[in-house]
Amino acid sequence: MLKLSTKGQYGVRAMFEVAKGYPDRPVSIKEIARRQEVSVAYLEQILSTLRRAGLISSVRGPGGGYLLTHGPAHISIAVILRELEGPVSIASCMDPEEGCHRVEGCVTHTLWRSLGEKIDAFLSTITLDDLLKDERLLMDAAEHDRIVTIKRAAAGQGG
Amino acid sequence: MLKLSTKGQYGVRAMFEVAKGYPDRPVSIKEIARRQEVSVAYLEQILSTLRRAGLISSVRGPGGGYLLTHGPAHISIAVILRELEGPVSIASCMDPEEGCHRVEGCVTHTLWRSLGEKIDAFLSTITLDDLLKDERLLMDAAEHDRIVTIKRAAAGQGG
DNA sequence: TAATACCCTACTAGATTTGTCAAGTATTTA
DNA sequence: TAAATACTTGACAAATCTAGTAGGGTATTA
Repeated sequence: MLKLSTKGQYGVRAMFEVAKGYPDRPVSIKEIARRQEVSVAYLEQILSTLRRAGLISSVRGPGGGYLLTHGPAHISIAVILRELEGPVSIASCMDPEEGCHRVEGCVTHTLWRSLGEKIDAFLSTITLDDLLKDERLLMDAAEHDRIVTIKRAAAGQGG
Repeated sequence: MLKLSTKGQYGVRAMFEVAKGYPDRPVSIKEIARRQEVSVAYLEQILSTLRRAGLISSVRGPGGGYLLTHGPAHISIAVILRELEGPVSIASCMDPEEGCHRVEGCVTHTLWRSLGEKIDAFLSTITLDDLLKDERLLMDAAEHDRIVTIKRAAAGQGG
């Protein structure tokens, strides 16, 4: 339950690759596709959405690619997912576009809203910068052959 | 994003109605259907699943219906949803049945796992008893015409 | 002008969701 | 025992969503 679509998942991973080029090296779709094992055509759709949302900008022509418009520490996972999949809406009646015709008398309404807010709050605290740091940790740990420490670090990452 | 299917939503609402009959008044599908505005046929499927899972038991014949097998304070929303929709698995590769073929080197893996654990923890703290109390609060507030207070109460309900 | 790389729309196979329908079985009450 | 109530099960199907593919563009650089 509560699955994220591949669009959202790939989107985060793509943004992570773009973040690696921050602040000035454009990262091409081809490079992202190779590193993250996702098709170029599918990534085009995803990155196009993120560009229109203003999270990244594009540079055309040879040597071109995508650039973060803000520092990695200022782009949260919540923002990326919201652009690709819309706002968190556990029950469809919570979606601002639809609305709920039986809010009063509906005992689950506040429950879903609380859960949604919790999820949103958590994803808002994690940024691309955290993912970059995590990767450094991961590589570090692999070198020293003590993977275990990462898990502890990751577990403590949300408040 | 992160929608719950209607099966899960209706399931929780149905369990809430069954909880109202606790400990000894069987609640019929027809009654649940009327109160929660869900079709009888669809509810049959849902309740059948919950019965096989051992969350409720059934009484046949006239005056029959469904009964909670444990007290409302001991049945969490997490348990209900898990039976109807499977475990929380933000990314499909987190599903115990599938497994992830690129765990190492995948920066998002620990992120999705952390989120999943947070969601599970939250839903495990909310029980049917909380929903029953919430309804009493709701009715109380409606009487006194100060709906606003509920929202505050509900917002503070999770840790 | 050739090569690179982004840009955009349309389309579709397959899975999932959200139910309905029909034909049972079990239990109680008159 | 017959009738009524109510749970039980499995098949089926329309609608929607997902997860892409395909194929044409346009902009920039060397």
